[in-house]
Amino acid sequence: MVGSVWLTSGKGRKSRESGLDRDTIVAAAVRLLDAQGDVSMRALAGELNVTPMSMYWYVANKSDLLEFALDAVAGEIELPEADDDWQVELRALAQAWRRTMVGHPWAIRHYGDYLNIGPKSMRFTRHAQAVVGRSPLSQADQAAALSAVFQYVYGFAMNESRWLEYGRKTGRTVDEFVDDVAKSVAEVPWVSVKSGVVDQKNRQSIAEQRDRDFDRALDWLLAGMVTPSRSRHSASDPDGR
Amino acid sequence: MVGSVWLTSGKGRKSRESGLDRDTIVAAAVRLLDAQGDVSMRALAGELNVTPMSMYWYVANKSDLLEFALDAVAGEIELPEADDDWQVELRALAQAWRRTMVGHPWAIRHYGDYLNIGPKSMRFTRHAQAVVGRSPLSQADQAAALSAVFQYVYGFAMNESRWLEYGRKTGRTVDEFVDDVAKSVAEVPWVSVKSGVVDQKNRQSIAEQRDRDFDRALDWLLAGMVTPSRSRHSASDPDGR
DNA sequence: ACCTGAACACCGTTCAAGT
DNA sequence: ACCTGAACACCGTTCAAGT
Repeated sequence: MVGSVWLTSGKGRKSRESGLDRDTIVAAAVRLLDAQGDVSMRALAGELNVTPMSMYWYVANKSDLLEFALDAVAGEIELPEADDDWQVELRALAQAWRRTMVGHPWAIRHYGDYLNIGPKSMRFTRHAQAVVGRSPLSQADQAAALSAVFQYVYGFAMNESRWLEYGRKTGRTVDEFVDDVAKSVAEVPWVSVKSGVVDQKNRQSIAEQRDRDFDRALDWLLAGMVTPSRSRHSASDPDGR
Repeated sequence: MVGSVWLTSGKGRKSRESGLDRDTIVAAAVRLLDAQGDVSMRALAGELNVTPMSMYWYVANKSDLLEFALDAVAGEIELPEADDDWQVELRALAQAWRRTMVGHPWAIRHYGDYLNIGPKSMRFTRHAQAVVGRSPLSQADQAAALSAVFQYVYGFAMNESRWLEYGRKTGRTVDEFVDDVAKSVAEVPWVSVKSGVVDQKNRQSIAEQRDRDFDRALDWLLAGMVTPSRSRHSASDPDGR
């Protein structure tokens, strides 16, 4: 946990004989993870028609493989085009990150296990830093703002990903599941929409509701950053630079 | 994933012969998890001087055991005393949750796997709902506010827990680790304090810095909730009740 | 009602050997 | 330089059997 291939790096070479190389292995891993939510080295080898141990020529171990897979996914994040309002651009960036993570629900489960310093991950991070870099915040506050936003986004996306994986595995919709649970427990605290409270006729799709919830809390956070604070933690750093 | 013992519930009974019962097993599991970050059924049985399979009389499987362990941890959360300002109380509640989670870094890794509807978890949730219930927000906004806050707290605590577990496992401090990585990569995006930027003489303890970061973003979020919004997502629900 | 031992079907990975 | 097969040290869990 929290080691990194990228610190030691290594073999990106191509095999002449078989079709095997690191990118192929990583791509197959992503495919299996998307489909099953999980990979075993043995299953992956089966998918590639090779021996499990042959892959160990290209990756040191399973942990490394997952780190490569995560960086591959990071490469899918669409960087939004520049906007004069840094908050607008930051919001778009957060949305893009969420979109990608939710597209590979397994990714966020492993996200915290690594430093995420692969080339694709760094491309994203650098872009994000550039966006807050254009804000009027002090340099210390820029880092804090970025952390805050992505901690929220991370929490939201983790939640969302779990539901999606659950749905994929059981073939049931979230609605059905919530109704089921509501039969057993009086309160259902972990969904903002309480069962029965929303009337059926203008019920929105769960996905739309989630989008709105996501954006709204993000707006709260962004608004709070630029609001003169009434509490003991000021938004401007005393020794900010 | 996302099933729940609490929906089917069951055996809370006590064995007369041996000292074994569910609470003992769960308590031992928590102890091992705290110490190692992980449990195996076999190791747990060893700890209790019983056969692995004997525990299956009290828990259906490992997943159930973890769900019980999580609820036990939820029981440790200190509910703050009432405060006239609902935001002050909500902040205290978030801090208490974080404190407990960080005290058992493994807990948050498993948190999303369950519905968290055990008795101790529900006690916390109900308290939290009561706190936002005293806010001037519409009922729909109350739920959204609660979700937003705890999504942020979850993201923060997850991050923090990883570092703590990493520290425990390697016996190195976060400072040392950051310095090491900084030698290999130019940028260290996932810490707000860039290595070298903070001068040594008024360097705060990392823990204090984390506390401040946590509180500050929480304040931003809370401030944003009660700020008239300038964006397309209004803070008051059109059909709020 | 409670506990056991043997066995099954998995894992990731080491290691020595092949080409 | 690349790939293999056998083996090791683990898992969680089933199942039939004991008391």
